[in-house]
Amino acid sequence: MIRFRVDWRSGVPPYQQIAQQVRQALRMGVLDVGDQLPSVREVVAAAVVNANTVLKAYRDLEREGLVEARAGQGTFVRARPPGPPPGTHSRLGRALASWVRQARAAGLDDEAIESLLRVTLQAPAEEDIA
Amino acid sequence: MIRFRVDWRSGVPPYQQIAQQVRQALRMGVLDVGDQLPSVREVVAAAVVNANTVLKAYRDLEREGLVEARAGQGTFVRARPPGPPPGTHSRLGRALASWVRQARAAGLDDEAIESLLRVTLQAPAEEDIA
Amino acid sequence: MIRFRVDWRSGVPPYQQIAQQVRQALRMGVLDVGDQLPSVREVVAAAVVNANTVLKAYRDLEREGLVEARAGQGTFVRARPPGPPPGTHSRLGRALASWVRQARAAGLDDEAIESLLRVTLQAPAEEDIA
Amino acid sequence: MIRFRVDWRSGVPPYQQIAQQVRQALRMGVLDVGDQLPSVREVVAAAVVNANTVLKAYRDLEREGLVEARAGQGTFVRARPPGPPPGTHSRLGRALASWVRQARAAGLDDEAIESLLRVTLQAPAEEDIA
DNA sequence: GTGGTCTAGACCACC
DNA sequence: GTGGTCTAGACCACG
Repeated sequence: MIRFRVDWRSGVPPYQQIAQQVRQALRMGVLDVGDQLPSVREVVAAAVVNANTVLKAYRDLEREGLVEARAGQGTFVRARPPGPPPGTHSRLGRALASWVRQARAAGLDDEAIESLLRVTLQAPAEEDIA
Repeated sequence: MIRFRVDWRSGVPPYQQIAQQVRQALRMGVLDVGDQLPSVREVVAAAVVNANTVLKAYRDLEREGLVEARAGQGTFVRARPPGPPPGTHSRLGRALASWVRQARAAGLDDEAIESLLRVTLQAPAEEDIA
Repeated sequence: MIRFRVDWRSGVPPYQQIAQQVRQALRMGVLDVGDQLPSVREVVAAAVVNANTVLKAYRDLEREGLVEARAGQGTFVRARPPGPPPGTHSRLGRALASWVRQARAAGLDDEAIESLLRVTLQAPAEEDIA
Repeated sequence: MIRFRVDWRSGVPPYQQIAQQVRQALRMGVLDVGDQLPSVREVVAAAVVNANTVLKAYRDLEREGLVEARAGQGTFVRARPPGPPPGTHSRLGRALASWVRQARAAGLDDEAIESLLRVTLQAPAEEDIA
């Protein structure tokens, strides 16, 4: 069963973090169509978030068509988000894990690693800021 | 001169984004001790943020000891954050850029890529967050 | 419940005055670990300051590790500042109060008294300031 | 010759600190009627302040009638501020110095000592806040 | 011109 | 209700 993690220092709203983690689980194949999401109560017990926060995350996922709430039963996965199949993510994930090991060995902490990715992502595309 | 980018969709407070970008510039060697940061007013003109937002970012950096504001003169870099030297970051950055190219070619968008990194980073350490 | 006083003539920024008063209350034992600080809105109602001013004071205290803000609940004391226990401050406070009475009887106003302390404090250490 | 000290972390405007120190020197008898204040240039050389800052302090003292600027010659003490004679300040200063030694021996730093005085000063008079 | 502070008011996330 | 963030604009101290 998927377990959520909330990083309170990141500034990112917890409900977005939870929704994000569901999407990622779908992309990775950890969750698949038909699977049941943990109940709000379970999440509240496991993570340190409020019930409303979990509800908001699930409602967002429902609006995107990824999950479906069945009254009295729970919330279930309805579709996978667009994008490559889980196998692709796994393969790329292994390559990335290898790079992460090197970065950590060189002394980079998580913040530095995430910063480096952010810079790398926006490096080639020099237009969209809004 | 460093130029800031604010991603309004990310949910991360703009002042944290700005501070983060200064830290990263220091890690990458784009900024070094003694360098002057763009004045608050220059940042306001270039990016679409309010003066107080920039001030807040600079204040945070000052409390961390990374920069120093000299009244009437500007804000200057005082020290580099702990961690490996710029060269290390550059080398790792090139390897990461190569991986990012593969991921994009495989159909992953930026959100999927960032999610994958987040999962990878927290994979080995399975403790709590609180 | 602690009540804040802001001296607008002193030139000291109100947010620093508020933070100072919390620190002093901690040193004196008026506030202790676990206690709740007045909510930002309560302070705004009682004193004549703006919400952001209070927030700034609380933020500074939070960065020092003295207090902790819990979203939706309030701000709570997390630790006592380093230094002698409250009893020591009380004892010294009584001796100081006695001296203050003498000084006032001799015709010194508060400004003269504070000036005298400042001179006394920096008397033995005659180095620079920077 | 009087030497000025500016505490940049206190938040009190430097020009006020300088004026304050002149007033205190007058109360203590370190400066007396007819004495010459250090020239702006000398102060700028000795302390780390700007000439305009010193000028502003001297102008304030002139408005109060304490000093007098003589064109081409310098700034001279014109009168002593109201209050008890220097001898009284010296006597009280010695008693205060003794108390300060005790406070420091007990582990109080300067910030704690100043805070304690501020609390003591405003303790009996519970009215004037603005 | 520089940075810094304060006010006023709006909006958000969370409980 | 709580704290947190952002904006807008004014004012101050300093160089």
